[in-house]
Amino acid sequence: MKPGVTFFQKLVYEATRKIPKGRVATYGQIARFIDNPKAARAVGNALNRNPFAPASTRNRCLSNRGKPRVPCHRVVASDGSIGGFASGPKKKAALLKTEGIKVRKGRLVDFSKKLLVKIR
DNA sequence: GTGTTGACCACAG
DNA sequence: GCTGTGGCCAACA
Repeated sequence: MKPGVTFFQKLVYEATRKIPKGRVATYGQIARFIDNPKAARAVGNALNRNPFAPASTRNRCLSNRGKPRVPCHRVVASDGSIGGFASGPKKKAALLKTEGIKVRKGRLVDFSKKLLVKIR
């Protein structure tokens, strides 16, 4: 694995990359997927610290070419709120809109329907 | 090795 | 609906 990127982070990125377009998943679901159901917070922490930036650049979730590597914007909080985003929640909302997901008052419209895996 | 921090989650009121 | 509280985990100083 790449220097500066921990194993845990790698797991998070791998899981996040599997989220299909037009769908979203919660931090908790990601945590479950990597077999650490309680590590939802750590998941967000991992994404914030190093959203898969190439060693030579400080790219966040988007590459310098505009191609999303890890679709961080598809990862939201369990209640459908945007949660956080390194480049700003506003940016995140815009990206989601691009994928056909509307954002209303900082929360996803039809959140439960767009959700990759149903909660509870 | 210890304590702080955070893009969280679940529950109670 | 919103707010507060307690708890989880990993990264970092």
